[in-house]
This record gives sequence, structure tokens and C-alpha cells, in this order.
Amino acid sequence: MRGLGLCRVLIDAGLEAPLPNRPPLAQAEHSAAPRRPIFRSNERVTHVPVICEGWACVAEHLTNGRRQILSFVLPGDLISTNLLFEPFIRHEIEAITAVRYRGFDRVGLRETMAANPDVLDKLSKECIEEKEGIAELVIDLGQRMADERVARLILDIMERLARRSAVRAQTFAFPLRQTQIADALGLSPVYVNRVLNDFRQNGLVRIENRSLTILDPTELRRLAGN
Amino acid sequence: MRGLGLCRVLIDAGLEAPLPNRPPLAQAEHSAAPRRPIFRSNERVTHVPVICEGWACVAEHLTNGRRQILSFVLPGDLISTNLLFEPFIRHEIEAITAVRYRGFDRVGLRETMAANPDVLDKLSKECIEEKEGIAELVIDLGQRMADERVARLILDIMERLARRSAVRAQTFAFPLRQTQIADALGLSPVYVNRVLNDFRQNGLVRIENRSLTILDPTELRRLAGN
DNA sequence: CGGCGGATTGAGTGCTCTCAACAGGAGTGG
DNA sequence: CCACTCCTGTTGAGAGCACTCAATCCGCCG
Repeated sequence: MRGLGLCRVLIDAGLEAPLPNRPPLAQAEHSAAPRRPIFRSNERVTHVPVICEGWACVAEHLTNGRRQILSFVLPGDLISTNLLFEPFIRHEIEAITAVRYRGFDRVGLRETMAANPDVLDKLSKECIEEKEGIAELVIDLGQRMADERVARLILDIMERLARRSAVRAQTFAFPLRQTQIADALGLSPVYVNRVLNDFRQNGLVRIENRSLTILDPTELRRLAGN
Repeated sequence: MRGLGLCRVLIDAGLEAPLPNRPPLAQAEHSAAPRRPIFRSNERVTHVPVICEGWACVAEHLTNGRRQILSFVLPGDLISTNLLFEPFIRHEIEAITAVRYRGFDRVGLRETMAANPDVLDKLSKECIEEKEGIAELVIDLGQRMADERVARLILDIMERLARRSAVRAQTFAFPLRQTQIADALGLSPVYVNRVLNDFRQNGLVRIENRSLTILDPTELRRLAGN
């Protein structure tokens, strides 16, 4: 996952290898079990975690027992770009699959950003992209039907995985539970099931063994509104 | 509006007055008529606009004719903190009331940020708060009923205006059309009307003459889930 | 006075929800 | 190796929140 995101930025800046005069930027690798929280709301952290392997999500739990998943975090992603600029986690981070991650020292990163406008630029861009992702979700939840939301989620995941060269023959890893899809899209698990069922019966996708194949990309994209 | 947001940051940094060796940071004042777009999607801008007076909103128009309002911009707010880091507008900016605004030179701001870590800090925090606002909206749209959403919008606006000392005796300016509330909350205008009607009949709020009075803050906050 | 944007109200519909029951697979302990 | 549990997915039935369509009303403005 070194070709993506933070790692790529640091490599480009020639700052990845620890220099003699500074502590190493990257922490040792940590890991978390599936379905377990990695960080809790309001937890303080000194390092900026980057996913090496596995999927996670950012989620908020409400007092009424409901929860909203704000985003899915894929290998190579910063867990939250906020952490580049502030030392605490706003929303709970939860592992979806088994996750391996590595923390980068925030103070070191800040110095790097200050000394290297290019790095600041790329990282603030990353932060903005994260914001755009959430804004897209607002549009989905506010203005689109259930089947459109599901189609868009599938295509979004595919595109992100494709950038990682993790899509082959329209097939890619898809470890999400229907409940997680529901919590991300503001739907009930039961209805997500029905939508996916329709997709399968109409030959749009095949889901097997935690991986998803897109059988009819044209129709799926049409549903998603391009 | 100088006590808030970008202006406050610049004043604190002692950078507000134009220095002899640099062009003035702030542009002359511009204005826009109510209901008119101020900036269009993808428009390039060299300056970072800040609202001096009036309300605006950030909105996205869909191909199916629907639209989603992503946030309301109040006096003293940056129109979009993205513009501190990139030179184009992602979503349409639309005036709600008559708006006066002023642009700050982005290049100058960037130099200020580079030279002054404090300023970078405050502005990136502003960017994060904007992101959090959108995330809150995701939670509203994904997990809350119509009446809760409306209650939360009202309280959110009140709180933001209170920070500007623009609330007196639980009363504040409220120029939003019901259609705009609907587009912000993912509801239909008709249903927003019904919710507001319930609020009025239950003695929660009074709306008159483009201003809103909260009559029963306790109940409204209970509805909003604190 | 006519026109327009916005608010209001009624009627009927439907997308999505909740409740509930059941099936299958994976892991666990006896 | 089996019984048990837990989690997830599946399916049916019924209910309800919010929508669309439509008509009317009101204030404002040219």
C-alpha cells in the first residue's frame, strides 16, 4: 500500500526513511480484530494511523441505539485526515475485517508539512477529498432512492479499489455486512437485503464469498445516475 | 463581523492591515441579490470570499432536478474553507438574502499560513469544523425523523447566531424559505410546512416576518435529542 | 389589477420501516 | 462429533412516515 495516500506523499518528498536527526515517522504496526472498535469517540492520539491492510469504518452512535457510518476506510487510507491537524478522534473507528495499521508521528508530520509546502498541499487536498466524500453521502441520503444509494456505494467502492489495482474481471473484495451497508446508507438491513436481491435477480451483480462481481456495469451506472 | 472567523484570526495575527511590502489581503466588497447564484460549480476563484452581511448556502443540483443544500453560510463565515487550499468552487454558492462579501487573496493567505503556524492551525480547524457540520447533516439525514431534523436545524442556526450576538429574547433572523429548509433536510416542502405547523400549534416556535422565536426551548431540545 | 413566489391544506399513494419467523454457516464447548 | 449459540441473511405481512399531485390563499410588486 505504499503507492497510495500518505505513504506516496512522504516517499515523493523523500521523507519516508527515518533521518538520523529525527525519530522515525512511522510507528510499529498494530492490529485489530474484525467488528472491534479501533479508536473510540474523543480518544486522544499522538499518531496519525494509516491502514496497511483490511477495512474499517468511521461511525457515530446515537443515544437511541441507531448508528450512522460516515465513511469506509480502505487499505492505504488515513483513518481520518483530521488527525493531521488535531490530536483527537471525533467519531468511533471500527474494524470491518481484520485490520493492520501503522501510526505516523503527528508532530513530525507537521514539521514536514511546514518545511515542505508540497506535502501540506497534498495532505490538505486529501482532507478536502474526505470532506467531499461526506458531502456526496449527504446528497445520497437526502435526494436518492434506496436502490440508487446501494448502486452508488458499490461503484464507489469499486472505483476506490480499482485505484489500488484490487479489481480483476469486475470482481473485488466486498466484506461489508448488509447491516453495515444499511447503517452507511440510512436504510434498514431488511430493505438493503431486498435491494441487493433485486440487483441479483436482475443480473446486475453477483455476491459470493465476501466478494462482489459487477455483471451489468451499464445498468448499475445508469441506476447510480452516472 | 470582524470578531469572527477569518477576520478574527487575521486580526489576532496582526495581519489585517495591509503591509507596505504586500498587496492588501482583502478585496473590495461585492454584493449579490437574493436567490441568485454567487459562484457556480467548478468556477475558478483567486480569492477566498467571506460573508460580511446576509445569508448564503452551498448547494448541489442533480440531473433529476432535485437539489441538496449542504450548508448555510452566515455573516462572518468563509464561503468554503476549501478555497484556502484549492482555487475552485466545488458546489454552487447561492445567496439566500441580499449578500455582501469580500474576497481575501489566497496567495497572501497561504504565505500568512506558512509564516504563521498559528494561523494555519486556526484555519485548518475551521476547515475541520466545516467537515463536522456536514457529517452532522449525514447523521440527521440518515437516522432522524423529519421533526427532529427541523428542530436541530433551528437550534443549530440559533446557536450560530448566538455566537454572533444576533439572538435577543430567543428571537433571531430566519430568512429561510420552506423550500430551502426542505432541500437542506432531504424533505419535501409540503412536509416541512406540516412539521413547522405542528411546532407552531404545540407552542414550540413562532415565525413572523422572517424572524423566529423559540417559545419552548426545552421541548425543542428534547426533540433534537439534546 | 394581474402575476408571481411562497405558504397552506386535502387526498391518496408508496417507499421504506418494523415486527417476526426461519435458514444457514461459523465458531465453541462438552 | 454433536449440540448450542451467535451472527447474518432471507422472506412475509402490515404499518407509517413522508411523498406527489392539486387546489387555494396570501402578500408583494410592477
